[in-house]
Amino acid sequence: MKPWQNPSRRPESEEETFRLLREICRFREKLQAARNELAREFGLTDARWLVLDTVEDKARTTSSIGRFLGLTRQSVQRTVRHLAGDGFVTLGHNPDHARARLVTISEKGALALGKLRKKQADWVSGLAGNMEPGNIRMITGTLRGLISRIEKPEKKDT
Amino acid sequence: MKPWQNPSRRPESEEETFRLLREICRFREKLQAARNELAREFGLTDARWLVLDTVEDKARTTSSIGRFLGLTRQSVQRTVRHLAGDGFVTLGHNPDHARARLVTISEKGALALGKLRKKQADWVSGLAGNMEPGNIRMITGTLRGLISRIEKPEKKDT
DNA sequence: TCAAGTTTGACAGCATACTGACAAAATGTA
DNA sequence: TACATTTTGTCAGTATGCTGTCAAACTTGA
Repeated sequence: MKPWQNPSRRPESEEETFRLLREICRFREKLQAARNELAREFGLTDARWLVLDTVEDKARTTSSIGRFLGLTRQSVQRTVRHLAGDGFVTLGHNPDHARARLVTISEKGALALGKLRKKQADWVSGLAGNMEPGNIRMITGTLRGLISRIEKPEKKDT
Repeated sequence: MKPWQNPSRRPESEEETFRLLREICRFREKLQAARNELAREFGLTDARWLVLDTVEDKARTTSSIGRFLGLTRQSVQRTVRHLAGDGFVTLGHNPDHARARLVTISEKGALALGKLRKKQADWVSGLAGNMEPGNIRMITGTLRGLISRIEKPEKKDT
């Protein structure tokens, strides 16, 4: 029996929730693979693309990027090192903090990001297809509700 | 601008799809963290739990587990080594293949799995809460449709 | 039967997430 | 001002996914 399957007689909604969890796991994997594939021709990966995208509008410190993306600053740090090593970003001086350098997008980074964004937009439009915006919005809202329950187990009836 | 945001004027459904993708990523992260937390007291992790669960009903080879879970056999191999090292599974002789040993759940593994399953069932029932089974089923179906489009970009109108 | 192709396990390396620990820098407070 | 706390960068180690490669074992077909 799989972890998303119903181990015993339970409310139907619970069994359906197991199935949904499985589907979300599969979705995430496919999405990451697809984004890696989209980014490959520019010498980027899913994670690096995400970081690059985060510093496009304004330069940020590693910690700030981490907070924004919901990652640890240590994880972001390595990604930033890679991006800097490949010339997609530069590490500028931060007047507010001697050690916390500002990650700034470079011309090369901005160029790649622009092309990549167009490419992703086309890709997403293929996904969106003929789906109802309202339907997608409803699903998004439901997932948000489930996430908040995962994070705060005590609030089961929010 | 974030990767899930709409970079330009696009059909509304596309923008909503961006938002959904972001939510799914967040969901997956939280789910994995929650399952790791659930499994910790038994000395297991999300990935090891998944593999253990896969071999509960019948012994399988590493490759077979990988195919079942949608992972590479190399990834599963390391997980199986960990499980075997901790005594959750044993590696038995396979009459059909001299090298491909059968991963068999041990008594210790079965015991931990049983308790873990109960624990997860309670956890999921908290998540399921007062949601409509039909609603969850619809969402699951929609995600499946999106996954199949991700996997087969040529079929945009299926 | 025997050669060619496929499957499998195993090893190595990469990417990316996490945690823990330490020191430097910034901030808050008595 | 001076000390305590928080934030930050950095290094180290762990977990888990991937790909590539090789040889052994199995399968298939002439």
